[in-house]
Amino acid sequence: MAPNRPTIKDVAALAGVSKSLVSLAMRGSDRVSAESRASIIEAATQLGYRPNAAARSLADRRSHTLGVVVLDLLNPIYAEIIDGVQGEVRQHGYHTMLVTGNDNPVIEQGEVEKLLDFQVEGLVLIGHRMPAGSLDAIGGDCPAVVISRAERGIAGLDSISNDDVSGARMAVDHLVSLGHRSIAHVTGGGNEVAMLRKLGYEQSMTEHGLADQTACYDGAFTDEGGYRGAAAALDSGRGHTALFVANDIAAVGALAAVADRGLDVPTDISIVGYDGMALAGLRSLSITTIAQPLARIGTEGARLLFLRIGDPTRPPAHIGVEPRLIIRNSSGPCHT
Amino acid sequence: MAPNRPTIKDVAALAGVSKSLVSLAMRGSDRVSAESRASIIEAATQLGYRPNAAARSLADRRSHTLGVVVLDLLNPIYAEIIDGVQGEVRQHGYHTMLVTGNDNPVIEQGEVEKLLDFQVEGLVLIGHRMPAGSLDAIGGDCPAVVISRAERGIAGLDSISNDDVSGARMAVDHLVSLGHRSIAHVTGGGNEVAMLRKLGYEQSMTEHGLADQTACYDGAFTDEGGYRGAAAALDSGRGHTALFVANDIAAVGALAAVADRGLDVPTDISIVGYDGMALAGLRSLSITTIAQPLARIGTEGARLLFLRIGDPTRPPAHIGVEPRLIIRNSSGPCHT
DNA sequence: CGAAAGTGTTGGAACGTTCCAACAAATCGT
DNA sequence: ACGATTTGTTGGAACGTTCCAACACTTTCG
Repeated sequence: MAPNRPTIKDVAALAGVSKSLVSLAMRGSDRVSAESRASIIEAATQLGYRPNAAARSLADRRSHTLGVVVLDLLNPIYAEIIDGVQGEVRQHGYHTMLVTGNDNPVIEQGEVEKLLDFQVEGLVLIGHRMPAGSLDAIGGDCPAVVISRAERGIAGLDSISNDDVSGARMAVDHLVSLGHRSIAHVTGGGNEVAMLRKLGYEQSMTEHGLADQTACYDGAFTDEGGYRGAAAALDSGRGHTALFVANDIAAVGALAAVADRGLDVPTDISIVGYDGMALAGLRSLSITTIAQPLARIGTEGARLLFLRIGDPTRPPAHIGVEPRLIIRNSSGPCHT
Repeated sequence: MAPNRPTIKDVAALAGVSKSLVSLAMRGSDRVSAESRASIIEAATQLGYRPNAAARSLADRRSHTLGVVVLDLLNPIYAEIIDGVQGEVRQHGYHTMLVTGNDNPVIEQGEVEKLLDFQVEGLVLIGHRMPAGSLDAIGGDCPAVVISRAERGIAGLDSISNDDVSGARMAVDHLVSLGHRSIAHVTGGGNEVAMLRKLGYEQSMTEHGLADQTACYDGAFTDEGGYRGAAAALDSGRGHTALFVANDIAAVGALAAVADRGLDVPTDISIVGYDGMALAGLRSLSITTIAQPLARIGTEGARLLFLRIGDPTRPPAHIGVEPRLIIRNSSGPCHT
């Protein structure tokens, strides 16, 4: 419609001042007289002037933009983390470019490249799936923070994650305090996070003198995986009275496995999940869980990134946040 | 670390050609000799050259970027739509800037402004919450498509949404075919979408000669709202045997209300939801639902936007997609 | 009262690309 | 063999900003 977007020059001409002054005024400098400022604003609104972000970032060599890469938007816990990140970023007056990897390393890599082309000033990686090599390369190119994966050993990258080992122990402690002894673990597969949760489970069982009761069943971080693992546990004949399931989604699957066998939760079987996704709190599910402070992980992650942007030489930090137990209706006293 | 990012000039110098030629080569023009191309690529990789997107979009006055504004990331159905949009956008070689309104019109407005500053070439609004006035303004400034809200009457804006009226009728048809007659509706509140679903419910009830059985209970598009509405329905003493709940999340709440009263789904009460979010299919929930083709809505929406970008003068189109019934375990034959 | 310090304002040079007109060299057709 | 085309290549002018040194005017102060 409009033949062409008005530029700073058009505004200057209409207001009868130089383009430099318009530039100052637009950025709210106090070296502009009230009079000039008024006529500039007048002219700008009249023309519908809109600063060109590309030109701006070219000229001052800063994009005022952060890139956020998330493994997979469909996972509700990532969505909650993102909300935290975005809030913090907004407060700093930065803009956010959010992209998904679609759970696909190749796409993820490509998206990251694009973000770097855009000269983002920093990168937030949420649950990434990149080989350590590329991660290193990124770290060299651009400040970055890794959320939700403890990247020990990756030099130069800040990271933040919850303490999975200690969280898993909380789950076991809770079940033990309810009188359970035969507590099985449905795992989340072979990934790093799942391994840590398994480790915490084993440690805590041993500490409670229940080493001989330890039993792990293969699962995954999915509904299906939880169902499979729980089914194996229930059919094992070992008389488990409680299940610590590696994450909330899988716990939902476990719930179904229990129901399919005509058993009741929590009367016959107690279930504890992990993550604290909002969904697990819905009344029909009401799953006891180890909740990560998701929004806080997001905001702290962003804060970490801003610190590094402010001082690129500071030593890489890892922040660990403590998860907390949320007791709902899927866990109850042991009746055997 | 690196003193400064290498530019096209540095590459040119190292490869011993002009910057123009480098520019051509980088964009894969076929007017570059194999020889030059090789040395350019060699030089570029050696320097770690990365084109500057800001400079590029300034120079050719196209950002190759689309803005995507989503009402609220936490809603899983939006996440599925976004995935569809991103896939299509990627295919066209465009980049995506995704922002949330955080369910807050003020934030949403601000984010849209920022996107426009970035000279995005088009805007995808998913479940927006903007006053018609601003929408109009946007439509004038920049091609835009509205997803998941039927914006009749907004001139100049393309839109795509599922046919809520016809979907609601499918739900009722399904329940009637199972033998139910006293079918209540738990509404989604006063918003446009909820009203359409309610309308479809009423129409279908009337067509089946069940006008006198029509009964609506106030709910909302939330777990809580569904619980409340279903509770009211069950406690009404009208002996409803089936509930058509306005969306899937609310249906989850309704499930809890039924359970709380010691009733069984689907033996005593059948429940049908709406949206087809992946979650509703989890085995512990297994909710019969009217599924929107979410990913397809996303891809079609993006396609619509590209069409408009290609030809800004084409008359605004509205695409309606048909939802479809997915039968799961929450609905069954009527036993009374 | 004259030098120093402050207050608004300005034009021009970046920033890193793409586009364009121009051109040299190789190839063609007759 | 000579203009006409084709094939690579080039420097310079955009694009819309911000930054900087320089300016013309006040005001301040010893």
